[in-house]
Amino acid sequence: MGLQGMKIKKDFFRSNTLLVAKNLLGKYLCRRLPNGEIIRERITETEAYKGFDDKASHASRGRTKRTEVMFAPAGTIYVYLIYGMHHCLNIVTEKKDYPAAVLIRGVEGANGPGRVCKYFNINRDLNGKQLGKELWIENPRIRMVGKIQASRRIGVDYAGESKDKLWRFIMIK
DNA sequence: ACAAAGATCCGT
DNA sequence: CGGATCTTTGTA
Repeated sequence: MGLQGMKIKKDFFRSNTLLVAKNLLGKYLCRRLPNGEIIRERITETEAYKGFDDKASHASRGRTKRTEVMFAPAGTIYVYLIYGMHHCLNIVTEKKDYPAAVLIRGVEGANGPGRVCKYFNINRDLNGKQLGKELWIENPRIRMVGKIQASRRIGVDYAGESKDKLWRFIMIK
């Protein structure tokens, strides 16, 4: 019995956000579309948003109606609308009441967080739900041995001393 | 109540 | 490089 089809469990997301962001690379983002069809693509790019002091994180100014979901238990889905047009998909990490999440910035065939959500038909209806039936992560059948490149996060130049953290991870083939 | 800015993308 | 487009947040 191979690993394909094995959904990743919540424990995977409960650990350190940087580890989760790196370890998500090469795994499959899986979606059951409204018409029942299932689509899968390998995750190629992620970003970590972690802690109370991360000025780039939406949660850096505490709990609000919008950021409350970042304080939820690991494995919760955080989707928000950006620039009035594009959706961004995050998976909440670490323990409850600690604000952290991983932004899915790219999969094979869709580069950029907005394009990922468009490709997977993801919108705010999934916000606050758990990974499971509609959206989940699977292990790849064959383990990837690619390299991981760390770099600065995109679009967070406003974030003071947090802007230069190397919390963006890209899988190099 | 209002204004400003945003974890982006597309076309020029 | 600017425009689209609307929600969230801070400020009054």
